[in-house]
Amino acid sequence: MESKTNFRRKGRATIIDVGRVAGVSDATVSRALNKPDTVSEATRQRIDAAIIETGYVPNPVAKAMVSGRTYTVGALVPTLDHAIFSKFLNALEAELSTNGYGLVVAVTKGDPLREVEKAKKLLSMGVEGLIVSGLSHNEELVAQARRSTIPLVATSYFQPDSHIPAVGYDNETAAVLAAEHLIALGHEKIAVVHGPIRDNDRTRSRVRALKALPQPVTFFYHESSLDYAGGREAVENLPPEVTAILCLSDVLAMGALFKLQDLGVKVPDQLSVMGFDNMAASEFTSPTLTTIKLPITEMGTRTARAICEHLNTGTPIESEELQSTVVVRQSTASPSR
Amino acid sequence: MESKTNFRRKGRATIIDVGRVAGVSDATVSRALNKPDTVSEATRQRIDAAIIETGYVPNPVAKAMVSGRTYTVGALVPTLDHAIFSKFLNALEAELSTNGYGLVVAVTKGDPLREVEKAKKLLSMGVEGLIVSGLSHNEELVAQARRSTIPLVATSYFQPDSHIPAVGYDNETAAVLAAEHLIALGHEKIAVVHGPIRDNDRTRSRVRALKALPQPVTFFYHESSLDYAGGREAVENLPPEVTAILCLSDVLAMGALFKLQDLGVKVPDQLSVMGFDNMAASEFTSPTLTTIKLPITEMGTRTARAICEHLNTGTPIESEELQSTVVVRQSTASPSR
DNA sequence: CTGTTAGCGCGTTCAG
DNA sequence: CTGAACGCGCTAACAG
Repeated sequence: MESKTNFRRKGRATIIDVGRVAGVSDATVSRALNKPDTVSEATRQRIDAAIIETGYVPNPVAKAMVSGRTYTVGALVPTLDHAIFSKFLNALEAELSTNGYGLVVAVTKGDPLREVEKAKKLLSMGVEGLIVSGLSHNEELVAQARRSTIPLVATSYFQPDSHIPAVGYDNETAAVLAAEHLIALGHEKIAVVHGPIRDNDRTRSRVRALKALPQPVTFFYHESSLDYAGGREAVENLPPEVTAILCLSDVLAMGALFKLQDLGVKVPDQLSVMGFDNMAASEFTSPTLTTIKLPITEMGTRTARAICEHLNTGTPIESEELQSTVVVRQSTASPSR
Repeated sequence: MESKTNFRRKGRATIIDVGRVAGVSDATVSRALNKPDTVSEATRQRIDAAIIETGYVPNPVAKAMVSGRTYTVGALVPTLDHAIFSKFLNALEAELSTNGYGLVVAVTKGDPLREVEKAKKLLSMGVEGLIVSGLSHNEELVAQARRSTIPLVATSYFQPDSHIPAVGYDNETAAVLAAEHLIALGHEKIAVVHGPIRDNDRTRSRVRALKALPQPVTFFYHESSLDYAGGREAVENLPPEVTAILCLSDVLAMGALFKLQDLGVKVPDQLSVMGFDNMAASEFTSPTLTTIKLPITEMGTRTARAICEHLNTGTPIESEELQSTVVVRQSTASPSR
């Protein structure tokens, strides 16, 4: 090897080079770039010329070095390949962007260890803020963030007593909302289909809330994989006395719906199906899907706004509770018996 | 204001501080951190102690400054809120991550101006590589990248004569593949439903390929919005003589399928429906959806690998063509008439 | 094994 | 209006 200096960054021009060909000092070039009106028209033009001649392009790292700012925030999500997170990130990015911040994403695959690892990576990349999904009280992660003095905000999960600020909805309330809709319709035996409980605090608290509900109704819990196949499979194992299926995710609900169509079971005439999320598709299935609308987009926007404001002005980040609502569509009705 | 120095980065400890309390020089601290075995056991321990005492955490920007590396790459996508892009990014991130790189994403909303703007932003954040979706030959973007000497790679769209390296599939071939499947089944009047042509070179070339096909079959083109509603709407405006619908996106196909279910039209008995993408759901709808499987995940992996390799070793990035395949499922059959 | 000396590229005083 | 000098935090030489 020629030298340890990596092969990239071969002689990129610096302001010094520009200054040299323009016949001025680097300081003047810097000024011409940042406060053009403090430089004489003449030299400014020579500098402009020199810039294109040298092909100068500012070094962002050096800039960050002196300003102490990188204008990037990092987000940790379980996966990108799921509508709910990508929708969230989409809104997040939009708002960050309008505030001049960039978004770095890292995928945890729901693994706490990986989460810490990725968080470190993000911090070592210089993010000024960290967004995590759920209240994964991972000690080390929180410690890391605190030591780096960078703000940490949790999403998807609002809880008043959280020790880190959270922008999200109350999963328990949302679950109860869903159950109440079905109960109001007269259902008393309801199958509850949910994804893996482990490592998913959101699912966990939804189930917990349901279990805490007063007695008139009976829930039959079924855990399956969090995908369409899981929804289909749940239908195959349905307790016969059930008159409604509450899926704790639209993906599950759609999987269930599809399976029921295969079986020729009429929804909602013979069985009601309810989802959770309000994914784009749920408005268009046949029948259209009654579901819980989670404030995902708003969550992205609000999270970004809170972080940016904090970064810009020092305003502390405060937890915000966003509301979920029931969206009544065609897939639920009163039980027929 | 107290001082121009922003309120953040208040006295974060530096290696100098650590050195001071440990009674050594900053260089030694640096060594203890990076090449522990070149430092005596004793001082290393004092340094470790000093580190936790001072709460020192390394400044990534300074590190990047001297190494000249940021280990981040940027990706420009039209939106995050669409399965195909998030699936791509998911794979991309995974592979980048295993190679020690981070991913910065920026959303263009399909707007070329915004794309340039975002590209600039990414460059000004210090990304070492740029990934764009489609062969958006935006002059300025390409020029920007070239000047910054950072590699640019296009995805989703393979074309041998591209002037920037592309990792993707051939949209024309894929479209022909789809048509051939339907033709082989005996369809001669086929509705082609696609999203907006404008600003989407992928859709454009799919349509172009279809139009170039020899005559035995007749295509009826219908442009609609690229969402479930668009698919439903397309069905409402279906030419009566058509025996199959080829949707240039699974979202459209599912929208169409749902509408047909509403109308009580049997698929594939009365009408065949074919999609394009192979989204997760298409394997589970009722009937399951025949579609074109696009190599999205592989595209993410390969793109990441190519970029990392280039960044690490200087290997030039070469275009790669990935193959699409027909996935035959239940939604297509020979026409009944 | 450890300290000293140089920068990395840029912004920002402070003098001219 | 412009230049010289310094510092951001860290790593890489080179001495000792």
